[in-house]
Amino acid sequence: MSNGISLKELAAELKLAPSTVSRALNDSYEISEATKKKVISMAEKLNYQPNPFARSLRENKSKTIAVIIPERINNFFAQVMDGIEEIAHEHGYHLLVYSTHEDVEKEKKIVSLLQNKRADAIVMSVSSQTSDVSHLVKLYQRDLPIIFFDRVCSDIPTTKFITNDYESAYEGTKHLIQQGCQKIAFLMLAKELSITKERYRGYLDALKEAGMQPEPTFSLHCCRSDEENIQLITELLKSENRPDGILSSVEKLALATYHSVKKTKLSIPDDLKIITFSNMSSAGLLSPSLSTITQPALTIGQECAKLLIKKLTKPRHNELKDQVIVIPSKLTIRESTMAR
Amino acid sequence: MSNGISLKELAAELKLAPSTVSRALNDSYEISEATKKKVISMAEKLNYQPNPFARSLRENKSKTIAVIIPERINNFFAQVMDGIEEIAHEHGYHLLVYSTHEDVEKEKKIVSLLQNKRADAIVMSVSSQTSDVSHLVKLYQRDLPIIFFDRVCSDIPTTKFITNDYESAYEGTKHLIQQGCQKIAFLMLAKELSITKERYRGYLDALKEAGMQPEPTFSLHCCRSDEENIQLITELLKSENRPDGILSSVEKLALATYHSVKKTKLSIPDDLKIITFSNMSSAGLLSPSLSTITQPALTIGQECAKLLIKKLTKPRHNELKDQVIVIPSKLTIRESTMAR
DNA sequence: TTTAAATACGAAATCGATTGCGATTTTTTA
DNA sequence: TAAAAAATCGCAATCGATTTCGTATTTAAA
Repeated sequence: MSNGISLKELAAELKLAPSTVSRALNDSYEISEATKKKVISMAEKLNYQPNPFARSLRENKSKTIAVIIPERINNFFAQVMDGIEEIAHEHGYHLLVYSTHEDVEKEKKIVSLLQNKRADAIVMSVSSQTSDVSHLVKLYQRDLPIIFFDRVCSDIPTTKFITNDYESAYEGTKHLIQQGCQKIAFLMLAKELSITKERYRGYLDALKEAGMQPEPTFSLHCCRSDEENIQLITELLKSENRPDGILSSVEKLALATYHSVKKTKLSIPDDLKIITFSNMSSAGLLSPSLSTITQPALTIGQECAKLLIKKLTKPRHNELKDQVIVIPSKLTIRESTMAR
Repeated sequence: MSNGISLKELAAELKLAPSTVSRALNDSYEISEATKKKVISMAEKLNYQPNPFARSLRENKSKTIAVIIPERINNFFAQVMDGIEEIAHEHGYHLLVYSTHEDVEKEKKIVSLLQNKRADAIVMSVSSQTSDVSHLVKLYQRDLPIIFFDRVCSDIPTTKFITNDYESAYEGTKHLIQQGCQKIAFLMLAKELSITKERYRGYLDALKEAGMQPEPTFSLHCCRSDEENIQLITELLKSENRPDGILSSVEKLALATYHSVKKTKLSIPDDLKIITFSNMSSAGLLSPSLSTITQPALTIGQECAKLLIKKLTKPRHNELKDQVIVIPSKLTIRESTMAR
């Protein structure tokens, strides 16, 4: 009894044809209620479990969605995953999860593995290294439904879910200015990333509106390595012309800044104010507590899954339109941006 | 050209039999080098991708491992996942990921979904509500290889990977005592959990060795809700006979404690010292920085995957022995346990 | 009462890759 | 040079569920 029984064996037990049993279990109108009951009862008794691969092979769909994220140890992505999973499970879908670790090569490998339709669709946020998107175009050409979120890929004509990056960055910068900051720096991952572009634009516009000049050294490009980032930020903070405010476009760079500040004689928020995009639940517990722009991660995940499943369920009526859907973030002011 | 071509179509293109093409691609000795080259070259040209479900159906294995964790927004589990994924990908395995959200009912549903061999094996950490394990026994009886980590299930005779829970809790408690704590509390999730049992034992033994009595109100059972936990801990801290030291068996309860402390007039570490099991990278950035017992999460994940893949690759030679493998944690002392 | 239609079910093809076995050709051995 | 052995490759079955088509029985209509 190690491995379950097959449909054929179940049919034999019932002295029925496999086709009949299949139809009975799938509640076909062609089968009488009497036999349906018999079949279902026997199926339960013998704990029959349909083979998912036989079904996938036959129906050419796997009831599986692949999710590709840049990293797992990240509150934002973890929350998005929870949102996706919630909706997916409601509709009987499974989740194949892949992390690129911010590495394009790894991303390419993963994408290549998915070409064989192991998953019915893909939800992804590209790595910070991704600028050439030919590997993603290939997916699109294969007719694999794909949805982007957060770090989107404007070249691929499909639906994207993002937050109001421009406005949030603009508001965050404006807040820093209102709190008295004169020299505001912008911390970013790769500048090719959609989110850094938009957030940078918001940052620049807020500066311009306040009549402030963006200094070149204040646009800091960071990388994957936490150590290097801390080093870079420390240098910036120790430089003669150091900033008195920071808008960090991602959570990890704000944390790196906290580490850097520890290495200097500066103090937050007196010498340096900082606000960051972040979904860290313990932002309020940092020293000092960290002002954040919180993205609607769970909702983003849910919406991605909802749209995708609609598309998978009714392929004709629901195409993935080339559009960007924006779900706004929430500003939470804490100690790190307090005016003295 | 929307969907890829099949083996049969590829064979037709080459004017060969499907069997020959299959063997050529699988590097069979029965095929000449000349045709192998032709086949491989044509396969690349037409971008042939074998159908994974046809293969799974035939070979009765999916090259997929299911991972079940209690929650995703948790540094420990995220790191374990990274470890599992690293090894799994090295061997061409995919990961189906499920989160139970600490809910047994959800856990049962997920486990039930996996009975049909959608995954070749399972790596899991049980939910804090799990006490009855009949749903897991069923998996075992179905011959589905399963490995537990961290929150293990001693009733199931298979391999388990844990950290040295007893010793770490013992050392952590001893450290608190050395720092001058007289009344030490223990924060736990469900008491049925393997990790709380072991960590509690370590806590008790350290107390006993120091000649201290464990007070009943100092063993605090917490739950899933952060709000309720903060409430519970706040009450404890406001009680007449309040503790001056805390050993937290999981990260989230330490964070809840920080929140609770904010609601009282107490201060860490002067009035209350705290150390916790945690894999939070920003533990050093909290106010005050948090002393931690860091589990070897990545290694645990890697070892789980390694063992499982060995078992899947050589089913005869590698049974999953009923044993517990211990990988030690690391104590990191920070401000939260400093003596005045 | 005869015929048409509805009901209930079975036989066999199908999805795509793998593999045991047989057939043919080439090479080796006696 | 004939027989044995090796090298190559094709045919067809197989994995398990679904579905098209067909058939037998029952019911309704004429």
